[in-house]
Amino acid sequence: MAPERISDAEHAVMEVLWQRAPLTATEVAEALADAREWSLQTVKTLLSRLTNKGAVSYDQDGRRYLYSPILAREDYVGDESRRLVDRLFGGRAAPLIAHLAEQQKFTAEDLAEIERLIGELKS
Amino acid sequence: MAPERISDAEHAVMEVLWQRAPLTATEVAEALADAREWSLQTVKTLLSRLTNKGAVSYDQDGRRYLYSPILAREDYVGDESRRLVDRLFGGRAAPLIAHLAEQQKFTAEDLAEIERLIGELKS
DNA sequence: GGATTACGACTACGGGTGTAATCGATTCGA
DNA sequence: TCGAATCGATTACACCCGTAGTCGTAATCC
Repeated sequence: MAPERISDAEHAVMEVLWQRAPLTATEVAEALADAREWSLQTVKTLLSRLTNKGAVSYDQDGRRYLYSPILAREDYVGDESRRLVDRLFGGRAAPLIAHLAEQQKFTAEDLAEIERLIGELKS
Repeated sequence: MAPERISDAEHAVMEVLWQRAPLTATEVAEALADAREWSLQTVKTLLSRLTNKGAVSYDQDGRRYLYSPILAREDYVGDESRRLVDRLFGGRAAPLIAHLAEQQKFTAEDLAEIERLIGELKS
């Protein structure tokens, strides 16, 4: 099966679960309250869709569910990053970095860290 | 106005126009024939939607339109890249690079190019 | 123990998207 | 000249997405 895509709103829910799990639907909604103005029902719908997509699972706790992520954040981030690099930069990462660089996205620490990374990769 | 998002399929059409423009709908469809199995009508629909979104314009040439991009590729690529960095890496690019480094091995040339870029930025 | 609350399941609904078919007008080919 | 091809415009339609409301049921409060 092609891995089902996770929408933007669903992703926000995943971020909560990646940070702390298992959680009830209500707890997820509370964690999101600052960032998004969603009703509890909306969060429950998103959790249900994520469950159908196989991205989260739940354990029953009495009458409630305790949700946990199945999809690992690294896998998700990796897939999304690769998608972007493939779509926009012909699969090569260097042009992406060049592009980010031009937009002055890098702080001095960023530059230092990237240099360190490059050094590691070369050895 | 919030800049209208461009969908995946629409983006494929934009890539054609960014490469060569102006083009008729038929020419765009021909250019896409290798990559996607779209009917001519599908391409025309996408061109029409892109026009409505303000991403492409056309000049009338007799009974046909000659389409050209309005949205610049750099702007699109910049927006999409920033979106990803914001959503997945808290707005910082270094972690993205670290991630790319871990999973899709950079070639020696990539490393050299990145190093060169970093050098430029530091000076 | 009856009313309220809280849960997950199901339903809803407008807008976007992928993927066209159809329509009305025009032009082109024979 | 008249049917065929072609153009953009309009319409279609199923599925996804954002954003809930409602329903049936089970627990809880008084």
